[in-house]
Amino acid sequence: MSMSHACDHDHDHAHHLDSGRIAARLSEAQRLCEAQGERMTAPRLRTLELILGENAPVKAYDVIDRFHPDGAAKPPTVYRALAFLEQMGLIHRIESLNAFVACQGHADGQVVQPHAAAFLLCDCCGSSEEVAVSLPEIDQQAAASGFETRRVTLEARGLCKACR
Amino acid sequence: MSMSHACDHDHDHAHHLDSGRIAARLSEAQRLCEAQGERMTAPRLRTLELILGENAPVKAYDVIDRFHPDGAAKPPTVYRALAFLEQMGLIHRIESLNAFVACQGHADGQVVQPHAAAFLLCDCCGSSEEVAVSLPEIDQQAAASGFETRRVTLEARGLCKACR
DNA sequence: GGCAATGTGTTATGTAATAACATAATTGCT
DNA sequence: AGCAATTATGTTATTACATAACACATTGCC
Repeated sequence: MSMSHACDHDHDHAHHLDSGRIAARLSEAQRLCEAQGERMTAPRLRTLELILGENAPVKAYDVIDRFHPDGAAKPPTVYRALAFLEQMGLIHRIESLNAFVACQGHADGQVVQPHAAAFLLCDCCGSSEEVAVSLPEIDQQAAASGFETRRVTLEARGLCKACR
Repeated sequence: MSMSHACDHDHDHAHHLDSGRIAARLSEAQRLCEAQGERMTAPRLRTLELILGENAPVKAYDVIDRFHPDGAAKPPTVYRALAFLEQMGLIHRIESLNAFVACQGHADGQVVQPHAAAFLLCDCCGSSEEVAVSLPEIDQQAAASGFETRRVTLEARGLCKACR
């Protein structure tokens, strides 16, 4: 956690996942990688584990600091794992926070096509909610300009229900 | 300019503004600030000038390096000016590039309400096109979650017409 | 003039990310 | 199994991005 508090209420609503659910998500991720001929190695798994542990976006250096029980990892180890996990669609980078959050498309047995995800990011408690949206207006404007879209970043900053 | 070229064609289509147009935009910005009881000071004006000089997002340290004819500015000077200009709606921060681009709402006599701007960002030539969009789906999802949106970042990365 | 508010200059530091190169593990081939 | 090619990791160093803190200057207002 690392949020600047502009409020006095507690933030317990920003839950952690319990270890059982984390384990389930990790083995599901493992399976998904193998299905695509990619290797889910130890540092990748550890990085994903640390990100799944929060339901708020996690900073790269928080992962680095917590990576080993007895000391920090080297930055490239973690940045490489983050790049891999993002390519696999297991995590998303939150540009406006320089942080990473687990993709919710893989939670609770959901199966979601590769999607342009949008995020509702609470400035108070730091929580993140992923929502799937289509963007007809952007597609239309892009088409009108002859622009070929490869990927879209869509992040709404504000206050979540619990923090309003 | 600071774009990684994945192509061999030229990028002349990423025009610079001529000095006459820049001057017009600067005095328009000056007027706009005064109308709101804010001061358009020398470092703010210089920062805006350097950003208007490109039609692609400009890095903070590019502004810093070019600030004085004979040497760099100190980072806080420029970062403070950038924060001010963004608050005034004269520039936008592009999160996915860590860069800043002039707001097109003030170009060519346009008068635009404060808007959630979206950007079409070319990965090849670095050019930026600002488009105004409404986001009914996001508004809807936010409302459904009880989320109060304060501001939205919407950035499409891809290839512009000239670079496809 | 004198005070409060706002803006700037300056030093130092904090935070985020990658380059480059050496070593190790895995895969596929014969 | 032996070997080469590929992929991944370890490690050191450096680069890029951004702000804290405090001193000084300028402006607006009474």
